[in-house]
Amino acid sequence: MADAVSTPPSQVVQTATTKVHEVIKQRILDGYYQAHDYVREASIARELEVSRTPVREALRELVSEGWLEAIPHHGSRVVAWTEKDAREVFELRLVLEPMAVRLASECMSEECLAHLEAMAARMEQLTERVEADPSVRNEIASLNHEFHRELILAGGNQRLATVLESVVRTSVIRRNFGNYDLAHLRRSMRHHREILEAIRSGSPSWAEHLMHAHLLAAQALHFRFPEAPDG
Amino acid sequence: MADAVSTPPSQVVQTATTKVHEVIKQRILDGYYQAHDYVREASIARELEVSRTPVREALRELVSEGWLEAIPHHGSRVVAWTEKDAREVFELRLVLEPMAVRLASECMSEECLAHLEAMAARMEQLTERVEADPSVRNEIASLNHEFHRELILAGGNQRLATVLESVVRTSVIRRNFGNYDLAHLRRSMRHHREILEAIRSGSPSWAEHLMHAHLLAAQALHFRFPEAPDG
DNA sequence: ATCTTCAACATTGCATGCAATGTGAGGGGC
DNA sequence: GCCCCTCACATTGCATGCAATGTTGAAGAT
Repeated sequence: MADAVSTPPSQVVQTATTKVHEVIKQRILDGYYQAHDYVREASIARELEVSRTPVREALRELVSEGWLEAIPHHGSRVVAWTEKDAREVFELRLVLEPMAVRLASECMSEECLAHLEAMAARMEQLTERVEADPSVRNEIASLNHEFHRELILAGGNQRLATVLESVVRTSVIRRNFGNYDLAHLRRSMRHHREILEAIRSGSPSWAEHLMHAHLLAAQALHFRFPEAPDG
Repeated sequence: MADAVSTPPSQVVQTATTKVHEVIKQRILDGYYQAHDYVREASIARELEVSRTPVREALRELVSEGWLEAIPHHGSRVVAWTEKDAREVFELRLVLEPMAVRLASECMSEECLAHLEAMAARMEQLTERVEADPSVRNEIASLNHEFHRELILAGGNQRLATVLESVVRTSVIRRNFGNYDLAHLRRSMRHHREILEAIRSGSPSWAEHLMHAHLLAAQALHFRFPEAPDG
């Protein structure tokens, strides 16, 4: 039997393993490592000037999280991404995000709602500058991701947030609105506004179905322009 | 950049790490390790006669999978299980399993459906023997788990199956019907039958809502008798 | 020329030792 | 008596070397 000490839970410490973990994950997101590239323990260890041990542990974690796939005695490689994967993720988001919004609208605090409205306002401002300065698309995409994320967390179901994070993150490599024209962007912003209005008016069902529609709209654009993701 | 070799994917190999992984997971399920027990690298290593290295890797994986929580420089312990966790899991199942059944009923093969019907029939037979021999409850629970599992897999959404597996498995430690009386058991069996009938008749919506109701019934029993889980 | 065999190489899997960090107990000061 | 400081111990974090396994390519036989 193991010893049962009752000590406080985790902290935020930077170890070699976490460092390697972050670096590899970022490289996958950046596209530096591409699908089916093998991530070799020795080369990473040399490069980051650590031993193979923390590299191995980081790789194990990345495999468990779905970034890499391990082939025993052969190595770990970046998972490939197929059309089927994209559809699976959309199917899941289509069910989970509306659920999250429903939960959020049942327990939303004024403070959190105000913050979401501020983010929505900021995105709207940026949207009107897209034609003059296309680079703001990245900023909008980042805010959009944060908006959805905060909405999901507001629901209070920690597992739901974790699941959505793990499902979405490995899918959407490039979070931008590259294939949204101005009309589509404005529509997306209106959706955000209306979702918040539904929450403020205390209608979980309204908010839930708006999010569903919001995602379907994004999905329609995605499968017309296979490069553009994210609602 | 990494090398991009195109070799066949994973296999099934038994390494020391996988062995340690299985043992610890089983011990958690068996209740040998209890909530907040620390799982020490050295003691496990001694016990299983391996070095600390594979133990450490197994622990990392178990942390990623949600069985343990790691406290840097202090150790990994079995996660505690609260009432809130149980409610979160139920909320998720309530959304995900009906979705899975809907998908399944849209692409169900005759072979798979026949197998499910056979399992349902077997469970019904066992149900009628419960009063004479209470030990068959375990067998029913096992079959029930397999039934749900197969139904989920039939939907064809691999991610959904993975998510449900990871969400459900860490929650339901004891998969039994300990608090179901005969009437509840029979009702549960009727639910299974009716879900299969809905699928056979080609009505995804019918099947979906039946599963929803099936889970709500289980949930009602669970929160009345906090020890009994699993629909 | 083609297929088979086998040996050298590359890579991961595992063991062990040491370093870093956290914890707790005991002693000294107030 | 209470608090703080320090040091010893327990535990994890990391580095390194060797073993096991998989792969590749060349030599030899047919």
